Amino acid sequence: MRDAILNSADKYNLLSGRVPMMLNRLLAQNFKKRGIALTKEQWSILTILWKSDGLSQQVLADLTHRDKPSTTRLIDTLEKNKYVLRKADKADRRLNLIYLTTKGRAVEAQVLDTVEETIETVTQDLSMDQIETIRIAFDIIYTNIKKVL
Amino acid sequence: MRDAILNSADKYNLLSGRVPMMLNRLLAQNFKKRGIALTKEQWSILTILWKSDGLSQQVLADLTHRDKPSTTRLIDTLEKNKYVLRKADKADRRLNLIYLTTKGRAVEAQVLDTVEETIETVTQDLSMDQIETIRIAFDIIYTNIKKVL
DNA sequence: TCATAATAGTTGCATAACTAACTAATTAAT
DNA sequence: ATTAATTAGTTAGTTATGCAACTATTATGA
Repeated sequence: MRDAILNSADKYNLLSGRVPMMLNRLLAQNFKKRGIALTKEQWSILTILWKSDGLSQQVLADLTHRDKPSTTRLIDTLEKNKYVLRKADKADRRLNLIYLTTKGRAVEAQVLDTVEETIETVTQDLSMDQIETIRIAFDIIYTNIKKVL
Repeated sequence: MRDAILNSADKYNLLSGRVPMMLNRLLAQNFKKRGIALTKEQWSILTILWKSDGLSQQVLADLTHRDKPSTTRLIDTLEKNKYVLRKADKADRRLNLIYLTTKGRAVEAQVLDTVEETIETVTQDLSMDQIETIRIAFDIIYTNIKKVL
């Protein structure tokens, strides 16, 4: 019985999203400190585009594990703030292809720095083994959820 | 250099909140499946009250790591849906003491069951050691963030 | 080919987070 | 004792999530 080592407070901590909520707060604070006007969610979209520009909203939704409406609105905001722009696909007019603007490309280096700094802060006092275990465990948890969702 | 074992995708997975987002979705689905009309956030408040009824909003905000406005609105919703009710403190009229209703007490058992089920699902294929490592690591991460936030 | 199904994206509705600015009540300090 | 500072809670504004229902476009298939 694997619950044996998790008391009710542990279960609460695991499911309540306490740590992710504070992680979000820290990342937001670090972005702000460096004058980066992006949310974690906007960053998650840009991260994809920095590697592969011109994807459709549906593909971005899949890659960031969001539904379509959430993605539509994230891109609304990113477009409003001039980080990306929508171009209708010539071959399939249902598709909006999302392209980085100059501004969208320009923030990459600074964002990566901030992500580094944040990772460094939160993983302080964790051993390499512990980090590696988290990494593996997160993948397993992800797979477990995918199976039933 | 602890970053050495985390490539950029790992950092993304850790900070982006992908797993917590899906965890939230799973818990919401499990609640719904059992006819429990509660969100994870509402549950986090009720969990405190089930152990210690009649706390102030500020105390609930601190215990659930939220700011006051978020807590106000969570309790608005919980009150609207008859899970809790506000009573002004007689001694200090600034305080709203939050009390569970009969309905708020009645859902506890079923919610705990659902939380168990969800934990069971997401920790499948994880060893006791891995779970224990996550538990410890989350505490360390929590402490690290608290220090700088 | 022409009706039906599937796909991409948007809009509406409800919940929730954070910041900033505000009111009301209590405590502290001169 | 009266003013100033602190504390509790609320309201307003912005961003984000999810579900359901909708439009437009493309693909399928009878």
